Amino acid sequence: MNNAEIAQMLYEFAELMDLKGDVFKRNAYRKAAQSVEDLGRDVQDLVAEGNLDSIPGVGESIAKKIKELVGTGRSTELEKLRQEFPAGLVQLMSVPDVGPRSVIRLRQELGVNSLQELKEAALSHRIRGLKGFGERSEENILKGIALVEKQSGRMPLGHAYPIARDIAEHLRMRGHTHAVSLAGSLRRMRETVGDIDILAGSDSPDKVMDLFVAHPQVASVIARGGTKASVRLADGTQVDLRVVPRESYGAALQYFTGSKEHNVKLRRIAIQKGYKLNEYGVFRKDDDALVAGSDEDGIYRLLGMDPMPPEMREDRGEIEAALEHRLPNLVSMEDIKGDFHVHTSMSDGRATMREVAEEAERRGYRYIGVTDHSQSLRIAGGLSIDYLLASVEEARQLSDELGFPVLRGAEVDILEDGSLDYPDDVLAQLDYVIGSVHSRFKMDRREMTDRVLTAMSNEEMNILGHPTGRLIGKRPGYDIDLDRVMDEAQSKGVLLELNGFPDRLDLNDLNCRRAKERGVMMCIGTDAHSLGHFDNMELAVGTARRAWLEPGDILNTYSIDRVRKVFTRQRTT
DNA sequence: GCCGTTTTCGGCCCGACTGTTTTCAGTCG
Repeated sequence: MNNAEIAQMLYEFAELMDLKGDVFKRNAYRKAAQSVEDLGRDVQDLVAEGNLDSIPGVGESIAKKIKELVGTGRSTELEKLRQEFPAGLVQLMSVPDVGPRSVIRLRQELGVNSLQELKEAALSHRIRGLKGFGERSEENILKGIALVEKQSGRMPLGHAYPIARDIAEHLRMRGHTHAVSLAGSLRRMRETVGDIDILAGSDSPDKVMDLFVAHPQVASVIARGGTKASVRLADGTQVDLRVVPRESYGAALQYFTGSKEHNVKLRRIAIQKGYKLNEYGVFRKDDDALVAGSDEDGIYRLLGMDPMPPEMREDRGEIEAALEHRLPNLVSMEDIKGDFHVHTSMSDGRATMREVAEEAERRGYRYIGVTDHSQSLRIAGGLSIDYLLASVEEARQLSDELGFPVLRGAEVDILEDGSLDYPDDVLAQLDYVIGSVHSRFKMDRREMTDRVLTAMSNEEMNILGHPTGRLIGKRPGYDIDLDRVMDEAQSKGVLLELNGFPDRLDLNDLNCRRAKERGVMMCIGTDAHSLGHFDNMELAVGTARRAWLEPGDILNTYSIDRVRKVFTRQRTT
């Protein structure tokens, strides 16, 4: 059992404590889970050393549970709690505006134990009769359920990606394969994925299948045949593996990557050109001879197209562009020189400014921007003016000492009236300013748009952070006129953020593409709250690629000198 | 359940907002 799995169990404990009505225990379990996640070492080793209490937030009781988990892979205590609170009850808390207290009352007074039962209770107007609930609450609950249902079955890319990579690596390392790749919507970097698809090329498929089902995270085998197997992981994720021989690897990869719409169009083109395309290769119509199939690029070339990155394959014009040899040169991880949205331990991040800077350097960046929360966001440790200004000096000294530019920015709240959460003369002392909305999400469209436009008219604001505020599967974005925001961004030279936090990916692919078409410059921020979150950059770059963004469209590809010039120019025009 | 310049019990980042009330509980970040 690895750290991530142990952390997952501790998070589940935390949710169950919520249902028990004990927020302190919830917090204790959450803190322990976070510590385990962040731990630079293997928890199993600490168990062996008898050193579990060196983990912050882990005391006697949690240590005991971790030992049991590591030793047996199970927790009797957790299983008891699961009996008491069925999974459906935990899911109820994922409905916006429904928290633990409501869940407990809905269960006690209406016998609601699942999403379906909650829906029925709302539709039959049984909720509005409860003390403290009314007509409005009932409507909000129904809206919330619709959102949860829409997302059900699909998980955020950021959740699936590390799991998928781990399994692919597991297959790769043991031999028996000559190639392993992620496929499906995961390979296309869609913001949510329904399941994980993995393709392996091998001449001994049986051995690969054995390896696959033996992966430590596999909880049950759903199906297993000669070339395809499906399993369910402990967390409920379904993973499909397909194994094909070398000569059809490219065709299989193309086919299993999709999208469906892209493939349909591609097959139609193949027919026009006198071929047949399927997952085994491209075949000549006349004599059924295999003419392409071992490598993916060869399939596109044979059909008269430039090979295209998986992220583009949504039938959004990429086939036409490939036929006319005018595919964009998409931004890639190698182009990224820095990150502009990172929280430090001064506010609600977990790493210090120094640790952040060192991590950035280690990852091959050329600079880093740190952006803590502003004073109004007290719960997230928003910085007072004094602290903020002191940290400006700290960033300067750190830059000198490391010989690595650390930009001092801030993620400043856009207040209800559109003003920014620090006075202009304070903002002017920062290297740059991200303005973000963190409150009053339910304003109507005109109010919210005016609020954001007012903020953007402040010359100190360089970047609009997570412009729609949506949380994938949890909360829709606030109601805002993005066309007007983009026009304003273009004319004022304000950058729009592509926030790479797994739940956010905001702006999303389609809106990023709209922004590019309108001549708006984008800026990627991972919104990292710990060093591990630097990995979010891959999700953001994947989203940028889905939006057809090129290096020139993204500030993070610029040198530090050009970045500084952009920020300075914005503030003097 | 954890933790200790408030130290072995009694706190645990807390303020704004919403929808329900007529003074507040629950949710969110």
